[in-house]
This record gives sequence, structure tokens and C-alpha cells, in this order.
Amino acid sequence: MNPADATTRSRIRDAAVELFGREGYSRTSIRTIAQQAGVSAALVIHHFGSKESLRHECDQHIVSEIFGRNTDLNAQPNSDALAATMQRWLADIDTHRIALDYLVRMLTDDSDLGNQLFDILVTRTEQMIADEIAAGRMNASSDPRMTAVLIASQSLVPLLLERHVGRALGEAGLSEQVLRRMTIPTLELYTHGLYADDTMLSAARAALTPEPEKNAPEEGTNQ
Amino acid sequence: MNPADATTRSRIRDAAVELFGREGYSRTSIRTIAQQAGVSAALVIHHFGSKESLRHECDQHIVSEIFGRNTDLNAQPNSDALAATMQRWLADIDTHRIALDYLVRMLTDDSDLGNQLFDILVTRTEQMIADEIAAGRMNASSDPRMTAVLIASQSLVPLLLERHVGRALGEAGLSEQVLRRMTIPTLELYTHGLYADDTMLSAARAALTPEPEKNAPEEGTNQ
DNA sequence: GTCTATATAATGATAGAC
DNA sequence: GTCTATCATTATATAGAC
Repeated sequence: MNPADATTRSRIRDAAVELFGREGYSRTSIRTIAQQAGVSAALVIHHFGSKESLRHECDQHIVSEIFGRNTDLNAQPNSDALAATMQRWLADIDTHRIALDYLVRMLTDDSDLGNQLFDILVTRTEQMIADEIAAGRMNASSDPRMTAVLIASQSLVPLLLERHVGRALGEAGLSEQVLRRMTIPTLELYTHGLYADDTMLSAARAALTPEPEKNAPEEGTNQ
Repeated sequence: MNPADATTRSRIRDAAVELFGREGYSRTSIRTIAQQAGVSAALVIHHFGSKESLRHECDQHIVSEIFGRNTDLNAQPNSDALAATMQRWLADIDTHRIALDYLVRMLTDDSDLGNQLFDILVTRTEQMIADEIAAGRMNASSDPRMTAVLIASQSLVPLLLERHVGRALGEAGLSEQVLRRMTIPTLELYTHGLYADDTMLSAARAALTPEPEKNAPEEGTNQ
């Protein structure tokens, strides 16, 4: 696993992961990757065929770091792995910055595997919330799917806006310190909400209900 | 304002805004911009000097669409304009998709004006929350700055993850319908929170407090 | 202001020696 | 497996005619 004794092929791939993640795919040239890996540009092509194939192998490498060798995301049995890995990576962000940067690119640039990762995250979040609701630890929602999408999306915010979040707090990026400082306010929001009463929610419900009919209030709703 | 009778210069800029926003800066060539504007590549350079200058002018154009002619963001008197414009653009997303896509690129690709926009959004959010707390309509937070960063960031999520959010709900992007469907679950979260009780929050507070001294509980805290 | 033609540099990819 | 040398393409940018 040490960069020095890795195979040349994996050294090239690691260099690509780092540069694609940090600079983006189109801004990274094969020559730069070769230089970072300490080889010639021709050898990069020799091993991977094309820049696009190299990219796909980088995608799969990151996915396999999340899910282990079982790379077929459609037949993924334990979608827990994604959330668990992300939590583990964030907990030691300096060590895993490269993988996290690459993950952001997968979600940002249009990538098949990135799409599948997001879908898995949403599905897993939806299951988790349903379990927690059943156990009485979370509040029910009027639209569980959408709530899962929102929670999953919001969990990615620190990553996607890393640079801005850090800067807005006077730091240069998403340090461990910033993440720690984020914990309590996040839980405060998720525990007591932002609004002090139901005014906004009730108003929105009234505005979005086509006919204010005299039905009984909906069941299973976050009231 | 009609694309047909606009000046050539502004037609080129509009073409660049659209392509930079949709494809990204580095994936867009001057030739493509010229083609879209119906001119030669040389004319693009003639008008703007370089691709990078063109980009900067696109940035400023979007900023001026938000704030009006007062383009100096540091001396911006009414930072309300940003939140208001974003709300207006989102309300009629099909009309403003191009500007919104470009805005996402400004926040995603490293851009000075994008940084300033995010900082303004956070500052404005912080003021707004403080006002609402004073009026008794929002809950106080133990870390107002961080809470503002979180709320501001989360308001950008639908834009940043547009493609994923749409797909996870069975649509192709961020339609008006998806945005409408998002309203109630978002307000539910912001009104009642996700967690049914204080277990997680209390646990986190206990874990992050260095010394569990017998002080009085902190003041001004979301309890 | 607008074009064609071109300079110059960088890129992805190939050929072939070792 | 690895390199050097090179090709073919594309990129940004310039020169100069109209």
C-alpha cells in the first residue's frame, strides 16, 4: 500500500485519482499524471488504453474502497457501507482527503458510478429513517422519499462546499476542527428545527393544498 | 434583450454563459462559443482578449443580474438582493436555468466572485436568522455563525445536486414540480426537526464538552 | 467589426526501439 | 514494461485583409 512499493499501474491510478479529484478531469492532462507517477505519458496509455478508461478505473477503485471487492453496485447487498465509509473518511479527513475529493468529483461531474452512489445513499437514508421512525427516535414525514433525498443531500453539503464552508469560518478548507464545530449546530437543527412554531409550515400547507376540503388531517404526518 | 437584436458582443457573452454553465469552463472551447453566437473564433478574442477575460465578464454579468449595476460586491449595501434573486430564479426555474447553472459553476469552480457571493449569502442568512430570533420566530443556536453557514449551504443543495435530486425522484433534473414537492418536507424538517428527542444532541454535547464541570448551562442556547 | 489564414502550444494517442 | 520520438488533433491566440 506504500506508494513506493506499489505496482507501477496502481501508482499511475493513484496519481490520476489525486489529480482528477483535486483539479478535475478535463483540467488534468495525461502528461501531468505521468509526471506525478514518475513515468512517461506513453506508459499511462499503455496500461489504461485511454484517458477515459483510466477515469473509469479510478471511479471503480474509489467504489471498491467503499464497498470492498463487490463492485457491482446494482447487486450491492449492504448499502450501509457507503454511509459508514463516508463517516469514517470524514472522521479522519486529512488521511482520506484524496478519496473524498474524488468522491465529490464523481457526484459533480456526470458519472454513472457517481449517480449510483447517490441513489444508494438515498435508499440507505430512506431505510434508516424508516427504522428510526419505527423505533420512535425520529419524526415521521409527509413525504419519506423526499425527506430522504433532503437528508442525504444535506449530508454531502460540507464536502461539496468544502472550500466555502471553511472560508466562511476563517479556515482554509474543511479541517477536522470545522467538522467538529459543525456537529452541535447540525444536531440542534435536526433536533429542534429552525422555526419556533408552525406558522411557516401551516401557511405552506394551506397554500399548496389545492382544495381546503374538510377531510380528516393526513395520517402519518409530521405534525 | 431578444437574442436576435442584441449586440454581437453580448450575444457572444450570452453564448459563453450558457456553455460555461452547462458544460463547464474547461470543457468549453472558444470555437464552440463562436459557433453558438454565429461568429468566428477570432471575433471572440477580438472582443474579450482571452478566454479567461471572457469568463470574468460572464461572472460579472451574472452578478449584475443579481445585484443590478452595482457590481462592487464589497460595497454591496443590500445583500438581500442575492437571496431574493435566487428565490425569484428558482420560482421560475425554466426561464432562469441558464443563470442558475452558471451560478452553480461559480460556486463550484474556484472563482473570486463565487466566493464573495457565498460569503454574502452567509452574512445575509446570519442577519436574517438573528432578526427572526429577536422576533421570536426562530430558535436560537449555540453557534450562530455556523448555523448560518449550514442554512446557507443547505439552501444551495437543490442547485448543486440538481441532477441527482431529480433522478432520485424519477425526474430529469430540477423541475418546478420537484421544487414544489420539496417545500413541505423542508419546512417539516426546519419546524420539527428530524430527531424525536434530545438523545443525540445531549450525547454529542456530553462527548464534545472537555470537562463536565458543574457550571450553569450555557446561555442563549438552543435547548 | 468581422473575417480568413496562420502561428504556437498543448493534448490524447501511436510507433517502434530496448 | 518502459522509454523516446512523433503524429494528429485541438486549443488559444495573433496577423492582416476587408
